[in-house]
Amino acid sequence: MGASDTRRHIVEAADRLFYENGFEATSFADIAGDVGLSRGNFYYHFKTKDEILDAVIARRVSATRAMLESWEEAMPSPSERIRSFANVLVANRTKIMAHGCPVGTLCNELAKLDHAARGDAAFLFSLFRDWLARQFCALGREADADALALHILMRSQGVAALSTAFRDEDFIRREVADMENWLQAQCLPASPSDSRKPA
Amino acid sequence: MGASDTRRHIVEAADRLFYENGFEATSFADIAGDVGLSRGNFYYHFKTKDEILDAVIARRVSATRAMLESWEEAMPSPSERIRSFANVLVANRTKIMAHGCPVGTLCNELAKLDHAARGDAAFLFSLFRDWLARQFCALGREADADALALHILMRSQGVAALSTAFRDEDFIRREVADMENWLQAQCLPASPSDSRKPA
DNA sequence: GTCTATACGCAGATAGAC
DNA sequence: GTCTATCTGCGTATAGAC
Repeated sequence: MGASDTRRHIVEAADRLFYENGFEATSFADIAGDVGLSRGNFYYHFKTKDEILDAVIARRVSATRAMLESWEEAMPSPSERIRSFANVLVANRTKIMAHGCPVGTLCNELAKLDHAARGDAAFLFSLFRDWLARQFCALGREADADALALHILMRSQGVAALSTAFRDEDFIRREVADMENWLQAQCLPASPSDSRKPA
Repeated sequence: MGASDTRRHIVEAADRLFYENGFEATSFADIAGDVGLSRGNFYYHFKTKDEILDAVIARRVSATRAMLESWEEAMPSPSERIRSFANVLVANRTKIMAHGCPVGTLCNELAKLDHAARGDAAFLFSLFRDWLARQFCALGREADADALALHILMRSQGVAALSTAFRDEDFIRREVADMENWLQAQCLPASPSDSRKPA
């Protein structure tokens, strides 16, 4: 097994442990133990904990881009693609109820630590935001595409946060269904008194 | 200054530091230094870090109850009270953009740490949930009061989470305005095709 | 590239003087 | 009630043998 394989294993383990237990609570020993490496050898691959964090974020950026692209390829309809986004909450409900949203919780933790990588983590949100905005543009909502994207992204974060607190699967399904209803209303021609879209 | 004053100062400092920097990232030395105590004396008041956490959560429970009661006393209209809840996001926008929602971020951190006080922190959410549900009951929505309460609580969490990532004040104001519009729609008699409320 | 051994600081926690 | 001194363990990080 070459060095690049070992490095990849380290980043995969760190990614999972940062998500499940948090960045700060995860030690070098935890990651090394998970991969089956000695702590000493660990430093051959990564000099500091921040370097691992950067690698984990880069990995998540790649994975997110790949996921968003696969949805675009698999589905011709923008509203269907946005529904895929919302339904990630249902698909990943067990992990979300246990550890929250990987992006949101990392951003929160790095904000509190006032960590240099705070902006890099927030960039993960931008990937979703821009992708969602493009889907709303394709639905003919060029004027408020970004606001609509932020709105549904906000909802997914809210659902994830409360899921972790109450661990209520029904709540997730109900709110995702409500997001789908909201989405459908966005596809209809807006009436002047409609309060369903964000201003 | 008596022991109970010192204890109160410790809990106040810990409350602020847990919020701003996180529970795990805050050390005994940080709290002691903030209060102006030696670490040794600190242990006269609290034996373990978990004891301080319990005291901080108890303090937050009291403060939350007092705030919710003051809203009920100050405002006769339930919808006005719920608007007060939503507008906390605007009033506290600076702190929220820096450190997130005190309740949501604590619940997330304790969930990742698999901490014993996880449920106690989630109880803070229950205070808001039950209070909001009572307001919706007063608005004549007995049948789905709890779902409506969870829905607006979910929105406030989503806004807080994205605020911390993007630090966008306009986003907060826009989403709070949208919450107020949604709330107003809840007060009207529901039409059969209305998709604005959670199912 | 992987290991063992180790440095160093800070964390939580305790003992005992005043 | 407050202090200083100290213990123990674990955190990140390094040096150097194999």
